[in-house]
Amino acid sequence: MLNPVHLRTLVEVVKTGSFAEAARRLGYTSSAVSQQISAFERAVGVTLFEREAHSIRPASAALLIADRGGELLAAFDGFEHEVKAMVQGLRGRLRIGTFPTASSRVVPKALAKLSADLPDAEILLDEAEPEDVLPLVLTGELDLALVYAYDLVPRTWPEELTVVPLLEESLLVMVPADHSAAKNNVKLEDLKDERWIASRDGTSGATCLTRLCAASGFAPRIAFRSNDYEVVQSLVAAGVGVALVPALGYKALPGTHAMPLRHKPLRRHVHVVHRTANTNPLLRDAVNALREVCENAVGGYINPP
Amino acid sequence: MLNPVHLRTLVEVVKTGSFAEAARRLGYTSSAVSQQISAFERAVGVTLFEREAHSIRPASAALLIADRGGELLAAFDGFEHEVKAMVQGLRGRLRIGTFPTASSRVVPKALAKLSADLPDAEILLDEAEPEDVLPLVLTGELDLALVYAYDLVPRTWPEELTVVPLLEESLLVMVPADHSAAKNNVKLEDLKDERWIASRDGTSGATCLTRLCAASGFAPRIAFRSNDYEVVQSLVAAGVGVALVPALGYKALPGTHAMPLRHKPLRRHVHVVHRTANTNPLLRDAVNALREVCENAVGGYINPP
DNA sequence: GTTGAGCATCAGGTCAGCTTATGCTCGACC
DNA sequence: GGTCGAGCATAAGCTGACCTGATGCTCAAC
Repeated sequence: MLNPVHLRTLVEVVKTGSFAEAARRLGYTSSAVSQQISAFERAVGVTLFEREAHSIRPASAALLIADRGGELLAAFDGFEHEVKAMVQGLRGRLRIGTFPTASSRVVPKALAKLSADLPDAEILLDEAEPEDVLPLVLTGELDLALVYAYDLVPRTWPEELTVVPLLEESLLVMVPADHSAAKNNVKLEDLKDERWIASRDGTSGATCLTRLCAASGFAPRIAFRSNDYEVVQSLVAAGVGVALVPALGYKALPGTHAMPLRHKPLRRHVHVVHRTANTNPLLRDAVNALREVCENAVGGYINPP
Repeated sequence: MLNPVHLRTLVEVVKTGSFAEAARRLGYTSSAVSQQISAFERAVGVTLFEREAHSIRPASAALLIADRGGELLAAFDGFEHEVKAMVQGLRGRLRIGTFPTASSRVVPKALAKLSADLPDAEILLDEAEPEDVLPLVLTGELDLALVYAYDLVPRTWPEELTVVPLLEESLLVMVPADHSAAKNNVKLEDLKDERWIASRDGTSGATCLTRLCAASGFAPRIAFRSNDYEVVQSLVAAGVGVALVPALGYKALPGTHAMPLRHKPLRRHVHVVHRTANTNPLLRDAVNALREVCENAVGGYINPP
């Protein structure tokens, strides 16, 4: 194999027209350059520079070699930069914020995929409600967050964020299995006297429930609040009350019955958000992994069971 | 710079899926391959293969690097072959300088032959008078030049040049067809009152005319100057004056009459010159082609028509 | 349990290639 | 025309990269 180091020196010699100058630019002594060029000439079997006491004259072969060789070396340099960039992408750190429901269903699969592809990437996961997580994305403490938004409680996104829709999910009404409303064409008004198990106050899940009931002419009696849908469903199973549960959180606990609302097909949307200006190279991969996992969930829809 | 030898080994390892097999194919010991891969990993700062006792598993980074790297190495191999071919003289670049008359008569045939023999050679042609072309040969900007010299205006060649005679040509006197001197035994004195069309001032063609006329006891009245003998002859045909034209430039335009000088058979010599030290392998082929073409012109003589 | 294949690691030797020193040539400049 | 400096070549010596060979580990196959 032609020695690429020698080739680089040759290109520099042709460019500068002098062994000494090439040596200065490349950090060699002129002796080294002289030896390298001699070695290269020996390798190709042709005199590439005619030497005079004070100067050299490149033969046409040298010009041709320098020409093509220069391109090649540039390509090689480019490759090296690519590799460097890639390595930085592979070993970077990505901080993800996510709401609890997503972290048990969507996120694990996506992270598994991500860390299989990028075994050296460091991925940190924080769990919190969108209201808490978004400020962290804005301040840069998180690179990326999964957030949800209810149809009835639309969010406004700060302009500096990129928002990528991941999936839509139905909202299910859950009642105890022995409840009289455990049939599929339930109307919300039928449940106006029930006690409700809702999300924590201030979450958009709770707001959604309030607005929904308001539209049907009543205010729900909130018996208990939890942001953990497993807890919510256990309470339903225990007969404490009824609840509105997004499909992602649905667990099919014995003693519960889930059904869509008859006349108001309600939806919750899940998005990934990140600052548009964030240049973390892992970002793209993470978003792609999330989208891929979610698309496998029936084209981005999670439907009632 | 990433070590290309290591890169080649990496590509082979990815291809074969094994250090040991790559080592066998590349003529190394497996120890060497192991060390090379370790060094490469150290260089890029990432683990490229997960090691198990009996096997390796390439990380995705290794696959990416091997992919692009393979292309690069292939390009480099291609380059090496190009260089080899060029060195053998199949390829390469030859820069030729020639005076206008030669470039329309002698050179095309020789170049046709040359490029038939060496279809990949790149041949560059520059047209200029010997006075301009010789310095370019000396500085190495041209590999080879065709020059002419008049008997009456001999040239001295710099010592570092090799000069190969190509052909000799007669000088013809051209007069308008209806001129009283349009007979074959004209003497120069008969034309001393004519107006002359000469080559540009400073060319040896012009000097030759001056000296020739001086030998016959007069100074020519120069009506017009051009280095393009086609233009010169058109002017003669138009009755502007008479001219001295080398046989190579003779065009037999209607309205002109050409004849040799009766008592002074004048000649112009055409040579190829190149620096003796020039090692361009195409040089020899080019000179041979030129000689061959010129010898076919009646043993190196171009005679009056 | 034994064997063999694959990989890592260590020690040792070789060689490419660098620097340093020296010499030559030639242009520039007094 | 002598001196000086810059550019190139060459010799000598040293260093570091890298290969081989030896050794050891692990695991699969028999």
